[in-house]
Amino acid sequence: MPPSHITIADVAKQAGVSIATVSRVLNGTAAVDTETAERVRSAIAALNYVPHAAARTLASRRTDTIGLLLPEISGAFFQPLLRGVEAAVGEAGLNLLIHTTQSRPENANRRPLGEHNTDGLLVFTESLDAKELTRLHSIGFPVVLLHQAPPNSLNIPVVTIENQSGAQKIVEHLIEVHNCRRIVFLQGPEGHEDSTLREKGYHLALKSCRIPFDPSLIVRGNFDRNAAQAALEKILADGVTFDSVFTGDDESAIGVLVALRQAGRRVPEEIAIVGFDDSLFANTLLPPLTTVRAPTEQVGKQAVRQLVRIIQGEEVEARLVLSTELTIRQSCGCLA
Amino acid sequence: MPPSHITIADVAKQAGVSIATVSRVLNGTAAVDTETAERVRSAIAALNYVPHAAARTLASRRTDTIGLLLPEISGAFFQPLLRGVEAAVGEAGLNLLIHTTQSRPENANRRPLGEHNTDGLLVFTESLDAKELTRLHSIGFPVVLLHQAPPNSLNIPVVTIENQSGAQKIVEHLIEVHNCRRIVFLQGPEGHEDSTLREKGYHLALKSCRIPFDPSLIVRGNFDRNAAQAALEKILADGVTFDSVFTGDDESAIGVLVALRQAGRRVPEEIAIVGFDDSLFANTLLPPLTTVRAPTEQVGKQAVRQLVRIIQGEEVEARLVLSTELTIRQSCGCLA
DNA sequence: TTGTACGCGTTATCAG
DNA sequence: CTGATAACGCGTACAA
Repeated sequence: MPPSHITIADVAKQAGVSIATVSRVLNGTAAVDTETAERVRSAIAALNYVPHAAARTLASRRTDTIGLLLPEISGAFFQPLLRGVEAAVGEAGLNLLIHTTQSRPENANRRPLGEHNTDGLLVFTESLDAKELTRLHSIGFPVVLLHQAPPNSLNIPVVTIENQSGAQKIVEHLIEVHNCRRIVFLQGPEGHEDSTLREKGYHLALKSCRIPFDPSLIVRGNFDRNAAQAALEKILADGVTFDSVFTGDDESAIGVLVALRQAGRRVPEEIAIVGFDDSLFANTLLPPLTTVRAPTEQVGKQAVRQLVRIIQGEEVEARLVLSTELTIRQSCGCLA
Repeated sequence: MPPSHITIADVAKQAGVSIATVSRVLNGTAAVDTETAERVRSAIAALNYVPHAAARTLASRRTDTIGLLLPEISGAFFQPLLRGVEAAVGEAGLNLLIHTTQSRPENANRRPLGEHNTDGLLVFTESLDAKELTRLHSIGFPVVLLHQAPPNSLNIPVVTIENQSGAQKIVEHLIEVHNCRRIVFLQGPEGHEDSTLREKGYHLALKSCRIPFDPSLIVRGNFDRNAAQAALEKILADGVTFDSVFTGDDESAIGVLVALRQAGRRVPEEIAIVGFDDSLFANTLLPPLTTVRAPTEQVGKQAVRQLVRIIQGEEVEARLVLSTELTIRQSCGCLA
């Protein structure tokens, strides 16, 4: 903020009142004579006065800002999440500070977001370690976790989605409707809760349909287009036979499609593919992707609302699980 | 920041020095005895001390934060932009405050981002009015414009891309390689500079190939999937004949594809389609989209770097124009 | 209804 | 090399 500027004192002088009065009309913290208030307002407008955020924070102990901690900012998955967060943040009149933790371990101890610059934090899976989370919890700092259960059974509210049942449903669809028997599952990043639960859903579906489990059908795609493509190329090269792929997320489905296309395998005639998330591009793929619709934008919105409540000292549910639903398109073999 | 915390004074006491010394080791602003410094560092670690951002800002007049003003945050276009911005911001050790201005006129005078809470601003097309831009410029506040020339010939640095020549090249490709003659152009939002320049490129291509211009081929798609679909449905219903569509951006191409598919027109056999941006999904469309590759991530990175230079008082180029290039896929009829 | 004066946590200046 | 101490701009008792 190089060229400093008009402060509350300038406004006060211009309006012929004290800074306390200006502060009052600014924040509505106490009654002010109507006419006086009007004078103050004109002065503010005339001087183009905007309160200095840092000074205000220092005095009031509020930042009016919430922080969002993400592993990365691009990737189709985060679009609706950001949209939801942004909408709810705006609606609450707050600011949004975003930070991504992608592979920048050298900054691990910089603590770019925390109690020193935000009123509360939204923390997406794996973007903050258990130690820091524990510290924040111990000082009573408002935090809401996204797609991730709290470590050490800490009592931190969570907003997530129905991963397991969603995954189970879509795998059962492959089995029951399309008669699939050998279903490849592409795991997400190691330790990723969404992936773990989706894998559990996969197992439950097999079990409920009495299909034997074959570990060679589980490969890691890391929820990444290229990694998924590589994983599929490997499994093809290894000669593993399969009739379908549950890609764990939608992004991976792109890589799988590419790999299969290059191998000359037709989708869905020879191999069925289903994903998870229903990202924006899912219905523009060739063929349109059958997937599980995740209410990601709602996750963002609800998480902000929960966080705002916590900041205001209210109690919130410990765990909000938004429901998912099967979205049938053509990549599974339906509507062909 | 509800539960107050350890301050620099606590650290000073613990280390047996004055707060001034702590500040010095924290910021490296002056020489400190090695051993003393070590004591201070241990105290900081032991107490888990993190400097209070607001206090620091108030005293130093720096926020170490830059603001990003966007029309909206979702939309595939903004993914690489955000990624680039985020990367450069992190690399500079700064924080990123994001605000979107989408249709929230009631907050128009809130000025969520400005000289009171950031060291500089990145302003994307149409997300700040000329008046405020002029004000910021007049007080010498660092601003870099994205994809938008400064209003009133203000001397504000710009980072943008080669819109016009990129558009011209792709339209000429349609004409020269695919023998297209009646090319629909989908305009972006009214007054959007990218759209205006791309339209200019369209005209130049027609002219250079001596194709007469037909105004009925220009329709508004607003760089939006649904609007584009509606626009195309209308032009089809109106009975306008055309052999190709330049969709102005990639997002619109999805709507165009849907509309044509529903109308039973085959792409690219009957109608060729080309876009602009080369968004992440462009090569996953059916058919893969021929488009103009825009270095959007680089725009974000370069913009941040320019802004940082300005903040540091250096001079920067008034206008950085990153080059675009034709990306041939199949939606134009190539590689069929 | 209004004004005075103190404190928020840090940086920076000035003595020592 | 180190320590007091005056800002920084605002909110908020407390007093009037």
